[in-house]
Amino acid sequence: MQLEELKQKFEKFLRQNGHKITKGRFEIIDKIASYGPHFEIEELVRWIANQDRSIASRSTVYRTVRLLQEFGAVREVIKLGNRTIYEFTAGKPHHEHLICVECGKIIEFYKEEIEEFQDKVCEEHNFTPLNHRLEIFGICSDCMVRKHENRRLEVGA
Amino acid sequence: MQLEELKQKFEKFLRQNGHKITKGRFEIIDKIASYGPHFEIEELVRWIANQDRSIASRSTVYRTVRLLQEFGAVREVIKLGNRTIYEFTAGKPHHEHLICVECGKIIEFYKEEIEEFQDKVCEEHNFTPLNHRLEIFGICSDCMVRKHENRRLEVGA
DNA sequence: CCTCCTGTTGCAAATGATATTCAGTTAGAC
DNA sequence: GTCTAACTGAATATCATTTGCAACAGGAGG
Repeated sequence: MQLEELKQKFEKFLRQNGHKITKGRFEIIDKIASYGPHFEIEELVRWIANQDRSIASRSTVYRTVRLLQEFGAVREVIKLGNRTIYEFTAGKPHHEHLICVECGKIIEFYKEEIEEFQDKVCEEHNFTPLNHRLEIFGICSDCMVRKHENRRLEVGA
Repeated sequence: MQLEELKQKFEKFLRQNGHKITKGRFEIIDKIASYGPHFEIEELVRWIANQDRSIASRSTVYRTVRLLQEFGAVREVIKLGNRTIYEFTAGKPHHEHLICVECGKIIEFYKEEIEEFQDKVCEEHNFTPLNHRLEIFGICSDCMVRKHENRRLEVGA
């Protein structure tokens, strides 16, 4: 299973960087993996607290998420106001996001050409890209429909 | 001059939204305009405090920047960690940013094709885009040269 | 299995960015 | 001018995140 493989690699990563292998860290990975692709830390902390009492404190969650970012299994994908939405990338190929500002839905997409033209831009500026983030904020189709319906109700007899 | 035109439009915007025309607001615009294209609020507050004693308090700067965002003359362009870098867009055409993680340099660019493919993606998902932000983090050419030089020093005799 | 050292945990307190409250001040409609 | 609603500054609150610290637990070496 992929998750097990990931955990083994993470274990290696921890060892190589002078960190210890603790139960808590791996439990947090399990929780993140079973939570869904996108999460906010506060959300995750509450979710964890609701099912298993105290497998990890808020600080430990923050610290572990940071480790997972260094390791490369977690990525900050959306910054909206003071919120940070993380993604459990775990082997998933790179992609970008559409974010519905009405309902918060997040749609993932990958567009080869966008990546290519980014590389082209970097070359033109002799810029060595390390990572990037493309966030498109807007309104998803469901919310668009809902808005039209409401308008109809307001306007109609 | 463009700045005057912008201020006139902002004045109209304020009136239309039940806000008052105050000296402070326009002084803040002047400061932002003369500061440079990109700024962080704390930076701006300190800068203002250093030249003119108390043309505006921190709160007023925050409030005015928010108004300018609603008005459309200021945009949050980079979110890096807990930092927010704003841009005084004032009529400038839309563009994206390369951000050097070594020296903080910000390079603006516009790539028609990237915009087009974004629209294509949105269409494919029946998604109505409102705005977007593309941040490419990496190392600028100057810093790349500097890194190589340092390496040479370390390795060399 | 014991010991010791170092990294880890949980909590509470600190931080840093931003928002809000409130009392005093002004813009600008009448 | 008068009056009210909006504005300002200062202090305070809030929210996400980080840090200091004391107690604790991996895991290397005996």
